[in-house]
Amino acid sequence: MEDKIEIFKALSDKSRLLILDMLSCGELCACDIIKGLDLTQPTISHHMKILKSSGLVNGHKKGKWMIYSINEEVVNEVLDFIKHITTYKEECICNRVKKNSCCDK
Amino acid sequence: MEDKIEIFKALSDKSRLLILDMLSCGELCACDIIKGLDLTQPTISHHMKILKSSGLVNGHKKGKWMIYSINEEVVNEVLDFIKHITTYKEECICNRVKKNSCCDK
DNA sequence: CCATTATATTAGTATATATGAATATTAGAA
DNA sequence: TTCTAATATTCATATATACTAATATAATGG
Repeated sequence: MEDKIEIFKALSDKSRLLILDMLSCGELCACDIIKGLDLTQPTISHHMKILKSSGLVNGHKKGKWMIYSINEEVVNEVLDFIKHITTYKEECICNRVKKNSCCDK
Repeated sequence: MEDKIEIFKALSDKSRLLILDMLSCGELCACDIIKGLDLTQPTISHHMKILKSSGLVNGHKKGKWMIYSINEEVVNEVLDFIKHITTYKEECICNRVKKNSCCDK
């Protein structure tokens, strides 16, 4: 669950959502990402670090450039996680708390 | 997009994810949610406010109880949003920045 | 009305995060 | 090696957030 929290934190920022949107068409180098956003290079670097450490984005060096791309596997994991915590399942904390409820709803 | 950021912020907390998980089996009153988590009542109230203002959770009064439930429509909107920003689409910022790229990837 | 129960708000504190300026590192080119 | 370009890190600051204690509000029952 902690890894999902890190992903949601990564998604909780407009600049990072724009970066993901830019990467949706394919890999980009950091310099191209900088061109698409009105932020300084250190700030973009900071955002890329957060996106990478969350797992949402892959990065590899190619010469002096850093090439970034979306990690679709992790994206699918997030989608599955959201579906899982929001839909009915037999084993859940709620079964415990519903017994001896203070109200009958 | 700002509304989605608010949703991701709401999802970026372990207590709130547990609350969503609890609500996945159906509506609960605040008192039952308190029983399921090791937090004080004001803290739970704070989390419910964030979940409600993000839209992920509905709340209505029934007598002296507050009954909370998941807003499935909003959950589906988040799922669609994540899919949208992470998958290929014709119109995107990336098309602009890819022209005159500083590197050939 | 008064007492009790359920929930919300306020105030204060501690921690986290976004940002840019300055600087460091890394890699290719001259 | 020296210069330049691309990216990362450090440092400082401003804003946001999680939490609790204390208090306030709301609803029901006596």
